[in-house]
Amino acid sequence: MATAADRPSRRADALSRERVVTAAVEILDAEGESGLTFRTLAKRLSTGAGAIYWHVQGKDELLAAAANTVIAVAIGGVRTRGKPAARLRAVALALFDAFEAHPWAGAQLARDPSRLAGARILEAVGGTLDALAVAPESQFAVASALADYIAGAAGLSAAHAAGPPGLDRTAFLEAAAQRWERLDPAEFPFVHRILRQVPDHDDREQFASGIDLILAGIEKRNSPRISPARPARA
Amino acid sequence: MATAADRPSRRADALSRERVVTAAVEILDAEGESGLTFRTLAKRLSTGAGAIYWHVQGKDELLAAAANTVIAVAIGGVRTRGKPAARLRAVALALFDAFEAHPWAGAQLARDPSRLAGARILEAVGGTLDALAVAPESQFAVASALADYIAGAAGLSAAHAAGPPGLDRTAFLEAAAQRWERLDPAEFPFVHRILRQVPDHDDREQFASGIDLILAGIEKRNSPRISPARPARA
DNA sequence: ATAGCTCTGGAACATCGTTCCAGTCCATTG
DNA sequence: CAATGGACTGGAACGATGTTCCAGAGCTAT
Repeated sequence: MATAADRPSRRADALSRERVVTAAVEILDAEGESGLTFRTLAKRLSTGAGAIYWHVQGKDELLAAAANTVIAVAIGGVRTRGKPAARLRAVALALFDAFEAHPWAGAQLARDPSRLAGARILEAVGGTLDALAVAPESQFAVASALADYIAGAAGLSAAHAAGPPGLDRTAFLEAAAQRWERLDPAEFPFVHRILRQVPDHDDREQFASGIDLILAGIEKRNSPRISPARPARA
Repeated sequence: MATAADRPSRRADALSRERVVTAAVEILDAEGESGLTFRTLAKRLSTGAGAIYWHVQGKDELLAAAANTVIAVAIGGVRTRGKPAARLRAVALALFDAFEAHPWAGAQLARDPSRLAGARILEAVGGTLDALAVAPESQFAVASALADYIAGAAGLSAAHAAGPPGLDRTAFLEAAAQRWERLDPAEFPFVHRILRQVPDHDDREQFASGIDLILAGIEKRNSPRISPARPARA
């Protein structure tokens, strides 16, 4: 029942759940999702597969723990000072940067039944809503919308980085644009229209503008009665 | 080089890429993502694995094609009449319903390097932006925000349905709430605060309210100069 | 010293995606 | 009509993976 850390540990380099997860994150970052194997992990930790299973239930739990770790680190590094809107932006951008540094984590979001990582995102964005004057009964819906948006950006950008990482960024964007270029213009007129903006657009900036869009929606909902005919204050 | 459909086909029940993908969708819906195997697929089609590889490159392409199919069907069924905002809502809800009916497709969004399914979503939401009076230079950003939101909702709700489907809905929601109940209240105060709203909330309605939030942001951006101190018209 | 745990390492197993190939079917050619 | 060749099929076989199993090592408490 008890796992590690009950006792002082037997060797200096003793295995622990934390060391296993850390090694998994390192492999995922270096080799991509397909590079993480119980054999490669065992070799890196100089042990066997059975030893790993003592600290971790299985691969699903290992992936969930790895994603949870990088997300917790990203959120933990956010400054909690500044204006409410700036705080929300900082949280969102920290998550964006984390998912860009660890693309496998974005794909993992859609596969974690425990939803611990999802809860962290919800908590991080939800914690800023009081300061943004969002009514308590709306906070669940607004926080979910923000979390969904962030998770979606993470997931779709994870699709970019399939296979081993390290691909050149501009080269990749060109490849993506070429793939969409081949789509039938009659069936995908909008995609073709925006295609010329793809190569030189800034993912991060565009992501931030999406947050601003939702923020604008929040503000509008907060003061829905402002109309040109009847200004406040009177 | 040429695949099927070059010739009349040799048997009445001849294999084809379409039949393979259709069978894959049926298995995915019935057994979940782990139920789709080249062996189960071959058995269902009364053939061998090699025959399937003649029509499909591999499992990745098969999953991408399956997701692309259900998304295309969902978007194709949307009525294109009505007010602009209602059209966008209809597109979004059609996608939401599709991802709820085929949870594996939501998880697939984050793993498809071709991004065909992602292009379909972008096209569907982008096609409504002209009518919503979104400036052409903003349409790429706004469409991406909407696509990210929809994909995120799809992905996070896909995490619900891990394993074989058919689970009772209320039973599942209770289980999810219980899992979050165990989180440390000091670390997850917001999650605990909204926990009581989880059991009897409507996923679909909450998703739609997120679309409305983004719509409100679009409207506000369309008329940004309305302020209490300086009403328009003068 | 002995017993009984926590924890380790690696062999072994079932299953998966994929490759390979002998063979079947059919339209075309001579 | 016989022969040829490409389209397509079915299943055996291969390598890799997640997981299980177990014999034993190390350490603590009796």
